[in-house]
Amino acid sequence: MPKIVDPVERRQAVADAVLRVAAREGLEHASLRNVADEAGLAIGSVRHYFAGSSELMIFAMGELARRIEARIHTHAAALLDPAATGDRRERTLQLLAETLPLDAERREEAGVWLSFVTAARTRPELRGRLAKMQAGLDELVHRVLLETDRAGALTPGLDLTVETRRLSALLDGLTLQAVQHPLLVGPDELCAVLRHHLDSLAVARD
Amino acid sequence: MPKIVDPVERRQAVADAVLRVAAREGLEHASLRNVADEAGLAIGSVRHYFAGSSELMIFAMGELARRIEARIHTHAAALLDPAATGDRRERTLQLLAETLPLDAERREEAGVWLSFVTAARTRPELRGRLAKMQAGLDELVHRVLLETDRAGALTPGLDLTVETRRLSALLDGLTLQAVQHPLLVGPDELCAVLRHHLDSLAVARD
DNA sequence: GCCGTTATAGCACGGGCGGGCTAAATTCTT
DNA sequence: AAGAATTTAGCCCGCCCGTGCTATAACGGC
Repeated sequence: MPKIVDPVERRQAVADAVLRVAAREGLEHASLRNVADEAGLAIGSVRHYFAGSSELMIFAMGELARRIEARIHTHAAALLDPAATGDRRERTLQLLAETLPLDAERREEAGVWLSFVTAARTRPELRGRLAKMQAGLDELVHRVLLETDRAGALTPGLDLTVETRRLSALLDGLTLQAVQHPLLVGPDELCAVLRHHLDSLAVARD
Repeated sequence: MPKIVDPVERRQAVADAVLRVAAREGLEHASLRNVADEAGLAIGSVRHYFAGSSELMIFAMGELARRIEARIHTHAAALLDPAATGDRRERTLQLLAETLPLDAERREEAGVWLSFVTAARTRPELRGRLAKMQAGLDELVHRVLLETDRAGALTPGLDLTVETRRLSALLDGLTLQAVQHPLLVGPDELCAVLRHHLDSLAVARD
């Protein structure tokens, strides 16, 4: 048998190269040639693991989504599930803040993700993963609100469907603005707006 | 002297073709050739009015921005300036709702605009117009909140800086989600979320 | 040591791209 | 009628693209 290479690992390495090129030069420059160069491979090698550029893009998008979801769900598990220590309000804030681009690395990730979102508008093959991502985020937000409500920390009588959409859209919008104008909309302001929004949903605690 | 052609009009017609191609096939397909075809011109003609593709893109982006701003400011003048008729709350809602993609046409516009936003991440020459657009929207939101406050219709003690960012981000996020999932996030839900947000800022009335 | 399998490498083709450049058509002024 | 200015048209070059395809290299089982 041949050279020992873990094909899964290789595919991830190539997808990584896609994301690096997309972050640095834009998704439109993530061609097979550029990606192969970035990964230190020949173009033929890349094509050995991916049938074509379309499959590569779908996979790379999936990898990015997986990475983002993994980071969030790690915090979700740590902060949401156990009857953990610390202020519930503070924990909720930290969990949702994890979806925001609070540092340069996550801002880059968000920028590349936005590229995929934009590309999906005219490339149906990307829409599946996109919908899954958005559904996951919506569900997370919904669960957070539900939990908060169950703990009696939410203003009574709120329509959770509307509140979920509102909070989810707020997170998306903050992310979009932070990607567009990192200097104008910095981490502090992102957190302040999110904190203020959560406060506005909470029952008064004096 | 030569054939009589209004160069301003021509440039707008070509920019229009750019926007149509971008809406239909994505900004990456808005090449000089495709745009010339779409406009019913030869490639040489297009290049007579624009020095290169970069200039064309900047101009097209500017045209789109101008169009969006014009629509909003028309409503802004009609709904904000005069001590007009009708419920103040309702007028405010309608003004801000004008920034949302409530129908297919505006959804397309927003999608193309999102393409430019994404492109600007790796093309500095587009950032100028982008920043201007965002600043204009922020200022509009700020002014609306100021006016509402001046009329005494706002919960006292609000931090208008934070509220401006929050509302502006909410509008951006709603737009983004409506572009991504037009079926899931329809016009009714957009309006409902916006109305609810404005209500949450208002003093109780009854 | 040999072979089959798999990884790596990359040539070659057709096509789209931006842009330098030339040439023709058009139309107002003289 | 002649000529100058402007618009329209598009050839041609070099570059990058994806992909079909072939050739070589690496390595484990026999």
